[in-house]
Amino acid sequence: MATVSRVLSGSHSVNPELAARVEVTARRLGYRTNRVARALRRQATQTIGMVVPDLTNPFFPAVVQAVEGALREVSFSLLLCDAGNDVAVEAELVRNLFDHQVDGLLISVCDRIASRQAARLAASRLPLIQIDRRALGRMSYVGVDQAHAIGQILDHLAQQGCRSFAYITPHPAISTASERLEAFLSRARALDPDAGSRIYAGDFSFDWGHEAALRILRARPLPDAIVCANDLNAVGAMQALREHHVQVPRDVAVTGFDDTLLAVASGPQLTTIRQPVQELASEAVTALRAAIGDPSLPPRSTELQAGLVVRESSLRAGGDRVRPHRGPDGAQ
Amino acid sequence: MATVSRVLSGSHSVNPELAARVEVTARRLGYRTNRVARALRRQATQTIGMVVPDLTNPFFPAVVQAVEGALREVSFSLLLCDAGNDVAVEAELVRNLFDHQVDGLLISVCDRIASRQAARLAASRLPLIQIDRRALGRMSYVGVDQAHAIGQILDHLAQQGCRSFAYITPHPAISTASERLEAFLSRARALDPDAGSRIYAGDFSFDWGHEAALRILRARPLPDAIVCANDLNAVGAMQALREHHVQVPRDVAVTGFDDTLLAVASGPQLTTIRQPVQELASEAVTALRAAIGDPSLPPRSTELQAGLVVRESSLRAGGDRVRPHRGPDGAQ
DNA sequence: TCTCGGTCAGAAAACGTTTGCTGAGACGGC
DNA sequence: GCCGTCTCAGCAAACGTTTTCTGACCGAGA
Repeated sequence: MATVSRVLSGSHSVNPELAARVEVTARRLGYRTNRVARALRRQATQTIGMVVPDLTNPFFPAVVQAVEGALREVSFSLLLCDAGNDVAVEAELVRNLFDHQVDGLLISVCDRIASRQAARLAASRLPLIQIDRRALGRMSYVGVDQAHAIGQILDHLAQQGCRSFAYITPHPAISTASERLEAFLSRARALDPDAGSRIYAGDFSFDWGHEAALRILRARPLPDAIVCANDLNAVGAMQALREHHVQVPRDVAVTGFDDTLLAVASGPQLTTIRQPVQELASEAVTALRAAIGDPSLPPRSTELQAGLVVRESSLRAGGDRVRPHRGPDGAQ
Repeated sequence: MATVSRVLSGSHSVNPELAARVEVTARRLGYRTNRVARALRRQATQTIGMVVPDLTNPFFPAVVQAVEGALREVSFSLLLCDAGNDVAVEAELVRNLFDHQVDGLLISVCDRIASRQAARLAASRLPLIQIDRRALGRMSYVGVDQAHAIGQILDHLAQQGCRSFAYITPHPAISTASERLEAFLSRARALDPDAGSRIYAGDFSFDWGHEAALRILRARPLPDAIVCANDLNAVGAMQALREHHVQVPRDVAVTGFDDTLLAVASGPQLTTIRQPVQELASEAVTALRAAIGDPSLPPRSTELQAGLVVRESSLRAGGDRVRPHRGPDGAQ
């Protein structure tokens, strides 16, 4: 029994001839090692848990897909949970994953503040990496440089001749939304002293984008550009504009964030920020494995750079000509 | 030890006073039962595996979300795998899930034929439910009545005055695509003898929709309507039409299938079929639990009805007036 | 008073691996 | 030729539960 175990898990050297005999017999019998028993003995399940705030937001499926792929390469499996944007559910899920003896946790928290307790609890018992959204400044985090990304958008819009801006965003309880908002404010005020008065905070949904755009329409005159904290907000806004026969980009430019499918599917196609989802995922998995390997490691945070993707929705007649771009992910 | 186990798993009656003492102490100590050990002993992990062909297609995140919610209600967890539309990967994933000792498997197979072997292998060792896409006629399946759904689309289009049709679809190796195609052919031919010659088969992507529409444009005259096998195809097609200044629905009607976010986000909004995702998920979970409870149960298949959602993309000037519809999922 | 049931707590044997330890055998050095 | 060292296969003890079985205790009936 011991010998078979050593052969199959490759942990210890076994006489090659005997090893071969074991291999052959195992195959003939269709034997597969029982991972539950192994997990119990080794105290490691080769499984990691992931909690995302909402799979309905197309950014997260992309992340999940990339994470799952990265994990598979190192033969880990993924226990996935959707918190439904609810902090209480999120806390429950973390506890549940903990009970499942996952080796580590990847979490994109619902709320910068309200999720702290759950995150801290989890981090005290498990290697934990925050991905995209964060609650704990001193714990490991993998995300993108939001300020730089927003800066690129505003630079581009300025280049297109835009001088007044409105901003559609979720409530800044979401860390990424908060960072983007900060960046927007500090950059936009330089171009437009009134930008601060045209912030529309709701959530990350299509609906909120739609509703916020209606409010912008009511508060005419229109700004030169409506900057949105994600693609869902942006396509929602464009829908409302279309319903009111306001043409994008002629009457107003619109930009998104994430470069999801929506950005290409909408008419006009959306200028947005492409998040480096693959890198995000592989960096998170790498960091998590490192933390699992040595739990005493200090927290490590990584900020990746995201790139601007220019499409139709921001190309104004007066601006410099820029060739539109197709995408996302080389989809076109 | 035995008493504690009995109290915490509630399996056997224990003197209430003693039970209370156990509960209190357990809480004080922060004791949580180790699910790996329990799984080893009980030979049941309370975990089910799910394999989807591609999380990039927004239909699947919706299903995954619903399934995860339904499972959580009965305190099961979800081990999620994305096959990336690759039958070999899919087979590997099934084996891996099997090794993980999942109690059951939910699978939406990549290929009607090529996935059969993997599905059969899995079904021989585990309770298995096919969801949405299927490979094995005699194994349990939960999906929608594709013929009825396509019928509703064609009835609606006919009512709008459409008499000639083109059809954009993935290669019929995907079971749902194949069923939709069959339904399209049998229904459309009654209205348009040439419908059979305007079938454009590729895959379920935005890109294919785009490419197929270009081909349709090259083969003028345009049909009255372009029916698409899913929303991705449809928005891809609409994008191509827009690029060529063909107006939807004025010059040609377009319809989708799935009622994903894309349907509302596109301009014009898309007439499509709403899949009953919640029901699909809860039915699948119910069926799976039944099969886990009694593996000798005969396979059971369920066909749910999907409903037509009329929006702008199919409303032609000549047709009867129908009020457009918002959505999806009450999103508006 | 003795016996027979019935209730319920605890002892111990599983569940299927991994791994420290033991000891057999081979081999080399003195 | 003997001893020490090294390699490597097998024994058995874990890992943390659940569950069968055992047996103590109690009450009731004879």
